[in-house]
Amino acid sequence: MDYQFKEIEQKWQQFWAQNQTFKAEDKSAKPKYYVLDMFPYPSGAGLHVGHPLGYIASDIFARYKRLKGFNVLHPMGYDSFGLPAEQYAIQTGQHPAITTEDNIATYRRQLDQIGFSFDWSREVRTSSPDYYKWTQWIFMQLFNSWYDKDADKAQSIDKLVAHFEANGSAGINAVCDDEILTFTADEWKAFSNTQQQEELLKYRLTYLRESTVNWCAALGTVLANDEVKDGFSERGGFPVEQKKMTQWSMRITAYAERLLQGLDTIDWPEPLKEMQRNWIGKSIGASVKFPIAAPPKPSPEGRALNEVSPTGGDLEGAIEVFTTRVDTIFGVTFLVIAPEHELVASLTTPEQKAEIEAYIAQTKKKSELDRMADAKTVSGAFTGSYVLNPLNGEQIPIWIADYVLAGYGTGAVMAVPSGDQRDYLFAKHFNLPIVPIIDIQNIETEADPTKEGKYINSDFINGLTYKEATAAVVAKLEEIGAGKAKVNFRMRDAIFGRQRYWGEPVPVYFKDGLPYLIDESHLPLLLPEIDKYLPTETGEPPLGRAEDWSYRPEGAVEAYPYELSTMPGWAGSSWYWYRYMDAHNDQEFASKEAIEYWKDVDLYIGGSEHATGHLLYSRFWNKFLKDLDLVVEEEPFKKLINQGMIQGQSSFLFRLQDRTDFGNDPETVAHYIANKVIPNYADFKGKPGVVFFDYEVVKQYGLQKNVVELHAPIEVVDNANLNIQEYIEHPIGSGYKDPIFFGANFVFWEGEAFGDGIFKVKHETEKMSKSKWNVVNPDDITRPDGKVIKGVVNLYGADTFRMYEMFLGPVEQSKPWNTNGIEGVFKFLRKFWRLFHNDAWEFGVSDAAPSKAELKSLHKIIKKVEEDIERFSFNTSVSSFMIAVNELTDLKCNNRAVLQDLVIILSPYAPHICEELWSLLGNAEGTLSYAPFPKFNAEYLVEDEFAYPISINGKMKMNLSIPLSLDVKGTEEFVLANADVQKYLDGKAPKKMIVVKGRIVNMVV
RNA sequence: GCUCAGAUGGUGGAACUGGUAGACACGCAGGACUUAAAAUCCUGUUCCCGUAAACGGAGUGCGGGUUCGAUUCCCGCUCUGAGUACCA
Repeated sequence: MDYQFKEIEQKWQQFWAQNQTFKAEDKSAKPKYYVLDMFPYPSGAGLHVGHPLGYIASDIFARYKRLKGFNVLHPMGYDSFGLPAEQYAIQTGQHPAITTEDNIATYRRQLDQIGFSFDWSREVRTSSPDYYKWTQWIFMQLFNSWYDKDADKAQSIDKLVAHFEANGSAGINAVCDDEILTFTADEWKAFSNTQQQEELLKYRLTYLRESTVNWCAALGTVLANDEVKDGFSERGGFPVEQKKMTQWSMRITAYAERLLQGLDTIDWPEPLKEMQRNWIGKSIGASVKFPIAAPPKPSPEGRALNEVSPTGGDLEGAIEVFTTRVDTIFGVTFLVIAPEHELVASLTTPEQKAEIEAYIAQTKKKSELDRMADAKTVSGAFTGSYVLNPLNGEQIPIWIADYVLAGYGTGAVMAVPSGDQRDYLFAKHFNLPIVPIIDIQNIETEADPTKEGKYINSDFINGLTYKEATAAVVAKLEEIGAGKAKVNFRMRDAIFGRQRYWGEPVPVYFKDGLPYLIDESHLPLLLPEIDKYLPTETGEPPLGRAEDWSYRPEGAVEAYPYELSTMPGWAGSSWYWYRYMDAHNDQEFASKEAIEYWKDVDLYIGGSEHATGHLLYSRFWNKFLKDLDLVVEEEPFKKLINQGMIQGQSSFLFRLQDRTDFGNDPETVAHYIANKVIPNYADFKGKPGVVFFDYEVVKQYGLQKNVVELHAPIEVVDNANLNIQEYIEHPIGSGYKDPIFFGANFVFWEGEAFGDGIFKVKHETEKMSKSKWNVVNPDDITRPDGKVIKGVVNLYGADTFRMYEMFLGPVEQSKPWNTNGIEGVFKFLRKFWRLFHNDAWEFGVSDAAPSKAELKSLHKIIKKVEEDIERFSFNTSVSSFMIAVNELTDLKCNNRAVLQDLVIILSPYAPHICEELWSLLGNAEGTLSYAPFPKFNAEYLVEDEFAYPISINGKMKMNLSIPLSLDVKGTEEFVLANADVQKYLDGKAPKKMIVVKGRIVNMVV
């Protein structure tokens, strides 16, 4: 029979499922190997062709490890809480649990089609109560813990309470809030319970903190950063404002140092580790307080000394800065604070008020991108006030500038123009003094950040070296209470709350405004049913709609309200790899025995976009669980491989930036265009609406700065043309339906279309993602107009799809999706199938002894595939398989011994066809997955001759077969004796001769 | 701006430790089989000159360098992609 992939693949997928072929053993004499994939969010768009890239790679590796005799754990599950299901629920009223269930069914069907060797008996879903019970349980452990810096680990909060009772706050060295109280044991005991709880909250590893969110009043909801475009919601184009909110936070900063150190112990791609290092952002330096000089001097000129003594300044009202170069403190000639700094208003003198306000207004308009592009132009404004250098009382002017960010450190910088190029340019531009502070410093044309040489103009550190000076300055600052050595981390505590419905409820209730945990026996705290998935009228999160959403603690008369926010997406994924070890345990998140056996993940494959999110949070929770002796390893993922992204083709259309008042300014370009392209523009004048332009118009009128780029879904775009009717019927476009949809080349007004309707989108290659609306699925899709587009799995089968995704290139490399070469992979599998069949497609193999040439081909591929898999170079082994099959076809090989080994080697890549051939060869069904991987024998590859490339001056001229038995000398003689070589040499002896045995011969003439 | 990664035929890519650049595929061109098409098979395919072929020259983003020999190592530059919180 010809190669019938459909029947074969269906047959074996059923067989594997029925026989639980890939179920991992919990107790085994075999060594364990844990291969993990980043589990997907089951989005409504289905599994796209990018997802399987990593899954195929890990599946090949898992199957290979089974053949190599390991007990392999290779599970899969779903990160099933998340925004899209909720968004869909808001639009349709459909419960997210139902949508999620449907989506999971789709994903499962799609995953099964590709023939993965997952152990489905261990499937997890983060949105299932059996699972999120334990997410809530871990949250409770975090709530009940504090970070003890002396022990360098998390400790039980009971221990802290015991300490407070015995010794008060003295002797506690903890990671905690800034404003903690100092108290004695008696004072502690005298606190009310509420006061005690309030104080403890400042130490807990999860705690309440105020933070800002993107609030969109028109949509009545909080938006994620990527749902906001230039201050407006992407969906609908409504204004978005920043709103303060009290939220749960995780004290991940307590683990900053350990998260940093741990990177040196794990086998991860270096760029990924670098990203985490940068995110953690450790810098060693000092914090320095610059006292604010009492009466501001009218003129900023000169370096006059204030009458106030160095230590006499008001340190309470000081500006604190962090610096990594405290040794340069005598070179400070001005201070720069962020325009958003809280002291700006009070520091601004009446004379400077206008200038400062103008500058702040100018800064607010700038987007972050503009600020970056402007890095070369210096800007800033003088507040009119001064601080004093705490070491010599020198007066230092305070400036504001947008290159200082309020969010980082203290939002203030001490400027040393002689040592820092940015400060240097600033000083030059505003004519501020530049003072050299090191004898060898050259500051003629630019700043010199050297640490070599001796200090000058620097008071008591004159003549010292960098190391001595730093120590001396820090000592002095500490002595006068104006500063101290400090390690600064860039990383902030992670926000752990969402004003959403579809997430884990936080197992907390509030009494007297303070949070308390519910009793552990009441876990899981189930997500309540609500009528609508929107916030309440008063702006409370959706859970505020739930009836009786309150908790009555044991013995209490009154019921108290539950927390209304839910946990963020990363909660469930921060520990899921442990649940796979013991997925059905209802007593613990995983049993001690299971964790002892499986320990950690040996190989983790996933995208680098999770570098600073999931991968950092997971390491944090793992370290916390380790501190509590709940798990055994400090790091959860020993080896990690980044799969590259399969990119998609995105389409864009352009919306005029301002939604409501385009009709009010007749001078704007947009107005002009609208007038030109919309024939009856006067009718629309003054009405609220949205103006869209197509790419041609944007280019033609140079509107790039006036418009916002928006994604158009791939299914409503044909070539580069947007189908406008489909777009406004599409969920993403529905926000524009009412009341008017304007286009550059057409108008939609009161449901009617005007104009020719041609709307060109702009194409770009981008990450494939639902939010970019450019998703391509592996299976069939039905377009809105009913047309069915056949997917690759349907057309060529899973084995071809698996091999093709690998054949595209190195796994870690990103590439846009196309099916240009898939034909070749399919032909290869058919050719492979034919090795086992005669011209009439009848199965038949010979039992004769294999020839030398056949064995050579076989052992070449055994060696190559082993090497390739071990270094995750899957694309090159696909090529090698093609070469092997081409060779064996040329040899007319149908030898059982050779072909059976080849079946085993190929099976991790193309498991279905190999299972079929394996059973046709007479083996027991299903035994292929655990067959022994063929042993490589180097003897079959031994050659006695090698065709040396003969080069002259490094240029290859000819090939010459030379016996490998000859030594270097003998090879030289052999070459020189050759008549063709002599022709090239023109009878002369070469000046020099290089012979690398088995490689090359090169002659210099 | 900063950090990281990358740049090889018409296309995806190979060349693993400095040793025959372009493996393996796609595409394209020509041919065989066929009434025809599909499928399959065969041949060719980096560019330039010549052109029947042998042969010659150039060539791994650009400019230098080290070396008998560089896609690979070093210096400088250009461009592309990813991340980003001007990290003080």
